[in-house]
Amino acid sequence: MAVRPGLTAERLVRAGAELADEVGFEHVTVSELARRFDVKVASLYSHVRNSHDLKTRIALLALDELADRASDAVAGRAGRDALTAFADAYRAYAVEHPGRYTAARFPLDPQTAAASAGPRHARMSRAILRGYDLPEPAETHAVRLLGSVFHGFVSLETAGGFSHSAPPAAETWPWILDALDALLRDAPASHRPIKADPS
Amino acid sequence: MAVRPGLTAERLVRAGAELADEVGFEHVTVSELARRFDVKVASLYSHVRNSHDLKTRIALLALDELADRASDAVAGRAGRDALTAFADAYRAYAVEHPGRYTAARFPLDPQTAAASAGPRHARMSRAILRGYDLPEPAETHAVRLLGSVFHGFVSLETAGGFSHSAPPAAETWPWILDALDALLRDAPASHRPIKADPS
DNA sequence: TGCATCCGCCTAACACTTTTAGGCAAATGA
DNA sequence: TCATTTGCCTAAAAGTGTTAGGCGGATGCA
Repeated sequence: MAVRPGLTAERLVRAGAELADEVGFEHVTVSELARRFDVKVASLYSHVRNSHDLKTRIALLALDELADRASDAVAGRAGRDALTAFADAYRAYAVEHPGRYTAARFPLDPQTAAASAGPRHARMSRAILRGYDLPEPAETHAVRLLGSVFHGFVSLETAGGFSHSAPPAAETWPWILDALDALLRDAPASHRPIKADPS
Repeated sequence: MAVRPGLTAERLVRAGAELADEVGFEHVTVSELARRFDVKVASLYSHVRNSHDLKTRIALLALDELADRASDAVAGRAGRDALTAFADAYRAYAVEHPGRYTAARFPLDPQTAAASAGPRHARMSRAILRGYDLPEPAETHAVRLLGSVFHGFVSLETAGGFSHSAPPAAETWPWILDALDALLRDAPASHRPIKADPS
């Protein structure tokens, strides 16, 4: 009543991201956000089109932050160092910001995805892999392998998938990075294409 | 009015799984399920505790089906054949049943998880890896690597993450399996643990 | 066959989230 | 100072989740 909260799309999105980290992205709700700003729900609809729009914006924020972190981590490094730094940045972000990390996986429509930091992620992967000197299409395959391993590991870890057996996930992570590095160094030699010959 | 629908927890869960494949697991709703059975919403609550319970049961069904498929695929195979069959079964299930596959990732409380087919999956991974003769703890690391790669790839693929660039994901998949096989065969030799020495 | 019980689905009601339409008052700027 | 814009409001409707309690047909027993 006295002072207006001063809502803004940016402030809402930022608060939404924090909310996601606290309660999980799937529980981010327009109502809860309004509650946190001590404002009526309908007021948010002047700044955000709808719930889906809000989630999309949180996703874009997360993708941006993640790309920034990864970019900082990789700067000035190459080869195995770059790979490790990239991977660690990725995993650290997911551990520190599980809600945002989930948000980064929110399905975006093609145009939004193209305008997001998604392509930056892909370019960074490629830049790192350039140090391994893979011929196409192996480099593309490798980009996808890295994406799969990082995302797979991190999402299984944050879902608690590794927490009920020894050794701790923190020990598996460097082992995997080591293995990936070795794999990529030897990839050209070891790559024998699989024939899908039905007869 | 005339004939009772004959609701059952099992029938609800099975219909819920189909619904998940049609509209996505996140859009599976008690109301929609009631609509499909032409029954009032409250009626479902005699058979299922609540929405969370329903989703949990769908998750358990999916985990079971997936384990059955993987088990069938692996039967009678070993080494690289087993690895490929296992991985293909995994990916095929996700492609055919995207909603169920997502359901299989639904977070379960520890007791439910322990009673689920989750442990079966882990045992199958281990059984396959036995063919590669890895020393502990490498075998555990490798179990996690396989889980990460398979889950990561499949979830990125079904999210459309690979659909906007060439070559098609179907070509990357065998490349990755090939790489994993090579990696596991050489793993003992190439494994140089990473020192996390802070001083 | 008749009766009591139980089970399965129902109605009713409440709480919560999402979304739209329209209003009022504070901030802005000429 | 006043007109306009902006920002948050009230009101209301639709959808989902959940609980409480009721009714009638099916079932079991004498």
